Amino acid sequence: MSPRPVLQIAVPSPLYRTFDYLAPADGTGDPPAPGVRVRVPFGRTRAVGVLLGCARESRIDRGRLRPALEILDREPLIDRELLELLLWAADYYRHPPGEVIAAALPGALRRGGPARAEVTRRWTLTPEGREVLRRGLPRAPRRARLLALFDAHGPEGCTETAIRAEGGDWRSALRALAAEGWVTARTETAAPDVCDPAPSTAGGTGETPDAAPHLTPSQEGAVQAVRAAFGGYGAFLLDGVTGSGKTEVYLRVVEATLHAQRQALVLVPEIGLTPQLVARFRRRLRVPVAVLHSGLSEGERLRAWLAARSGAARVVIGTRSAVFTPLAAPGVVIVDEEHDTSFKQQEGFRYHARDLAVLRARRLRIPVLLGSATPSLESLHNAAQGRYRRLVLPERAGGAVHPRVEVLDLRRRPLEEGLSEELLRRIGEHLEAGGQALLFLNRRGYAPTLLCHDCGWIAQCPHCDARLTLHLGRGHTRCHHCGAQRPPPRRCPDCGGTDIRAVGHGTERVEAALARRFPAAEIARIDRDSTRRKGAMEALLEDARSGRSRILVGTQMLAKGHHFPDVTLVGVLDADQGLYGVDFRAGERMAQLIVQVAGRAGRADRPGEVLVQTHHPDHPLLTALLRDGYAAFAAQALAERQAAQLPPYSRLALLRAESTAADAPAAFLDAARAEALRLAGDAVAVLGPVPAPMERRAGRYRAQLLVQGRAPAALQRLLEAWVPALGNLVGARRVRWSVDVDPVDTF
DNA sequence: AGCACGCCGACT
DNA sequence: GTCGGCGTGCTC
Repeated sequence: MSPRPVLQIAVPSPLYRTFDYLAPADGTGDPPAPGVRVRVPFGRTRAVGVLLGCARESRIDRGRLRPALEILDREPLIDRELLELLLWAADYYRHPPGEVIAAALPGALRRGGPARAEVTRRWTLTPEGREVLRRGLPRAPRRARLLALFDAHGPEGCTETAIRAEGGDWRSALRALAAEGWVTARTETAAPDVCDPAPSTAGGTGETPDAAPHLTPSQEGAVQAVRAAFGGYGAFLLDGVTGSGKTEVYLRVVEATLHAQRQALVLVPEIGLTPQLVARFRRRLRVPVAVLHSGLSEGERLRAWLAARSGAARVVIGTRSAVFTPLAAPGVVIVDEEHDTSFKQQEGFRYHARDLAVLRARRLRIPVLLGSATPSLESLHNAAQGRYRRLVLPERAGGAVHPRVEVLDLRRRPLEEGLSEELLRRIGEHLEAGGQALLFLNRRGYAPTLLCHDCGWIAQCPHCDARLTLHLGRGHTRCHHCGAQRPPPRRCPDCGGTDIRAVGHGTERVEAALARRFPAAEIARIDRDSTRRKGAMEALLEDARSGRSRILVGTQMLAKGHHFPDVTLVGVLDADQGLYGVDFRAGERMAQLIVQVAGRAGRADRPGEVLVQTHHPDHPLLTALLRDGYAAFAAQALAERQAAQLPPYSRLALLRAESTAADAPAAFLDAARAEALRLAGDAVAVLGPVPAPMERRAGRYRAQLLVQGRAPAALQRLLEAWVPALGNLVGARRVRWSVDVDPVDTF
């Protein structure tokens, strides 16, 4: 008899290794396949891990191996391709493999639950039940109500959710009816609300499918280029201004994928996954679409995940984590708004979903399409290097005209609450002409600073190195970094003076100023504060779209994704915010935001106008952007990155540390620096440690160490040895630390 | 991360 | 005399 095989298992734990177990005692002979879940004893507790492989021997003494408790799946939940991608990502982003694999599973499966979609029961009347009903309702009121309810639902059946809405103790009544043989249940494996083949049968209630519009020549070219790559790997950067019809290209590519009997995986930014987008896909494609995002309940998430895995869902649309969805027959991967930073996970397992999407497509040998009106510098660089093929959609679909962009030099001009007279005049003109005006300011609240005019005291957050923002509407001051709130001071705590002034402008203050200037115009303010209440966002957007509100004031929430057909004027109130930011990507962000918000103007048949207020009209990046467009800006920004040897011309990893003790982060990072230099010598550059730009946040002191690899491989080699050693360094236990590979924010 | 072991302060 | 504070160590 051969010895029991050794199971190599990824157990969810913060440890950078896998664990070996003996096959369960009641093993049936055949060794289980990689990708099945295994329940194991782990320390003093139990855990659900995923099998990575089987071996004859272990590096651990056989006597020390514990037997696994139970194999939970007959078939692998995660196929070989996905398992390899996950292990690659665990390695690349330096995150424990057990946690990485666990993160790819829906919560219900992570805890060891069955890999079956929770069944939906649908109750219908039997012929006997209909006969009973025909003769009159039974006397028992609850039974009578149920019979009537099922009758009303007809042959489609009534779900238990609908029964529950009737209230009361319906279970026993239902049991009695079933025992009489008057009702019967049939089960369904996927819930229709998650994975809905929009009803298409003759006489069905579904709306007519959307007709496919005519493609412009460049759209046609883009679709053909991707289609020509079907059956193999190919990476495409779809570079098209707002309104140029990128979504239509996606739809055609997905249609072609469906036609080839394959599935499409579509990744969108968090803010981009709107019910409207999903509805558009469903209306056009008429196939089951599974949707995956953070707002799903556990059951919904499981059903969508299983539908993708089984192939029942032909299209999977999801945010960041959907890149790990198992697919039965993958055919294409699409990443919309590929520049969006929400694709980078900012805590824990800090992967970049766009980068992993490209990698996954390459391993699957299928095309990947990255789309944006403002591509990331990384992707433009990849295109320039020939790694991606660039597909440009130059014109706006439907013949809409490009908006005219104009710079408003603010220097030495009087300002009315942050608004120049010129901008106010133009707003008036556009309102008069029946247009809407959209004003963008990336700062919420009334004013970012409260200042004592007598002594110069400034209201500071007690927990952060930050000023408190005045929120007039809510009658308090708040720290935007830790959430601390307090009433606004009536007197200066330093000098007792009462002349406390609000300095600077947020959306709330701009809204108030506009209301004074244009008393007849309805104003919608759209920022995190005004949309906190459930449904408030939809209501405000609806007011904006319907034309009820004439002026829209908002933060970046307003800049992304939403379409306002009647906006003819877009004002960027402060373009300078990103110009001298602490992060090397601040300029790129600002440019993307300005272009995205400018794209809200002049859709359909009205020409739009964009006014950009700045105190630095001669800033080279800003002039490049406003005079020559995003491509010119990007070329210049890339040249600067190259000169400074910043990404994409080098690779970065950031080690962050924080502690309530002021000296602990720097002490730990000093040790980490020494260790890095010992391991890598001068194959990498180690910068810092330096305090974080905001050193104290929520009562914690923060510092960071930047490691720059001249070549990606050199950085990876260092991280491989360095990260596992960090936990044992002196001072490691005094701080919370984390490593961020390819950080999108260097603070 | 959990979870337990272990050695020092305020309570029934 | 105990309950419990969080420092330290371990997980095949």
